[in-house]
Amino acid sequence: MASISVPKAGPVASEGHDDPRDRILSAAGQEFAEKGFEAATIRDICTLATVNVAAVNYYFGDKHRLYIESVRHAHEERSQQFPLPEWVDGTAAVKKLRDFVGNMLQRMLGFDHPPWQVRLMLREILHPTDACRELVEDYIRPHFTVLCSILDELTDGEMSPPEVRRIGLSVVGQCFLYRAAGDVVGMLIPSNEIKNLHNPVDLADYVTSFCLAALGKHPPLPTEVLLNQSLSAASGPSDQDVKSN
Amino acid sequence: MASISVPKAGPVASEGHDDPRDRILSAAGQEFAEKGFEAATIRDICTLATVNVAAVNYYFGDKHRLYIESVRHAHEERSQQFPLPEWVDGTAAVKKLRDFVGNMLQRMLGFDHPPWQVRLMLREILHPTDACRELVEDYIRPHFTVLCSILDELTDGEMSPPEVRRIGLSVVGQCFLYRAAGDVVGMLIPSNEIKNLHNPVDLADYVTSFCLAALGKHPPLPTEVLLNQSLSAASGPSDQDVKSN
DNA sequence: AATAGATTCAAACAGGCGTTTCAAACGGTG
DNA sequence: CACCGTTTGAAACGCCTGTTTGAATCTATT
Repeated sequence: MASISVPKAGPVASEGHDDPRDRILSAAGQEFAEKGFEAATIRDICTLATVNVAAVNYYFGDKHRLYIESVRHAHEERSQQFPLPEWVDGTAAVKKLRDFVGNMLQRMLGFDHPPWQVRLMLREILHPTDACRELVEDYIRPHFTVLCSILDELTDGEMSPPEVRRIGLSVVGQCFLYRAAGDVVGMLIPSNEIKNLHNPVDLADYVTSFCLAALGKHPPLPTEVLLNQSLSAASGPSDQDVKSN
Repeated sequence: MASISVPKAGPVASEGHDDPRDRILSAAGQEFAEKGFEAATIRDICTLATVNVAAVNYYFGDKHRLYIESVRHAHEERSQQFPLPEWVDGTAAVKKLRDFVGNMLQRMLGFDHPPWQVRLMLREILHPTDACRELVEDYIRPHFTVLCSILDELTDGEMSPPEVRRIGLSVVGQCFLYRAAGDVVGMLIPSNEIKNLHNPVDLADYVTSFCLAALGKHPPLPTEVLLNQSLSAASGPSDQDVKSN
């Protein structure tokens, strides 16, 4: 009686970018990213997607399955937007590390303000639900494995895999703080200092140098990158990187 | 008509540890920490506190003011439980750094599983609401300032304050990852490795060494602490720190 | 004991939530 | 055009939420 062959997971056409299913997925991602699973309402999502409330039930069954799908949608989109860097054979491990960190920071912090895909994934990392395992296996672990292999290459196998993983977490942690606790960091650090020292590009240089110095592959920190940049940052707002204000 | 001198912020007796106001505050903290502001319900909180639903309105006015108060309550309690270390004059900066990191990790990760106070504060850090500014000024900034002064002392003033702050964020970030993204870390790292390398005590040694090595105040990393511990960690679960299971 | 205020309680309120219903509109096929 | 499965639409269904009510109970002072 009730089972009249509902499409559930795959309606007739789902290729176009403006079909209702995609619109719902995108709207749901934004709302879930902004407000979280509980606070986001199906009515708001459907208003944003300009579809009827019944459409969610029609295409996804219920709110929970819509959430799962929107997390998957988010990390698939983000993987395409920022694929892992690929290096030609013989690329120095130091350069690989710098590239990797730069890529990770741009993926986390974004050029402009962070897209909803990243914020939705962050929510899932901080308070995991059913969608988390897939996110880890398909998105996070591959990236982390690449980082560890770079670090292994960098130290010529001097460290055991567990030690390499711990170094890897140190690298990730330094970047992760800015994404997860960015608002608090913004309260702790003067705003002009944020622009000068804590932007994606300079951060990538700094985190890489910090890690290399700790591994003894570089001079200790208060030289190089740090000193150069401090010249423009130590005496108030620098005009070097600021547009015009 | 409606204003018949309601107690709002201070009932007759609020010193005892088992008066209703404190019970509500404690129950609310646990529920908010577990489920977040939206998903936690006043009915559940009152059931846990063994008071009537009307008590929240009577003592706190509404749900939002209860939340604000419970965040304040949480960070005040946590400040008393883990006060900043105090050092006698002449204590080596290296020891101060190790003490500070150890203190921070114990406060973040806890001896046993993390108390609700920390998880509630973490929620506020990740998705700030009105309660965040007070949390930052009264709890986070004082700790961060101490860390920066230690790092400044450690480097004999070679670095500008902005640079010191950036190093400070690197130290905090490495610890913060385990608290904020602990579940994901647990999925990335084998569980026996977690016990051996990623427990509060060993992590404090490691993060301190990592930072000191980066600053050139220590030999590079793959020596010292790391090598010693890897001997017991490289060949399966070590019995050194495990009780009996 | 009587009184007055502070505190508790069960019950109800209006509103918003996720979900369902069922009829109308659509769009290709015979 | 008539047909039929697919998709949309407005309205409604329970249910649960935060909040309020007004009477009952407690507590301490007179």
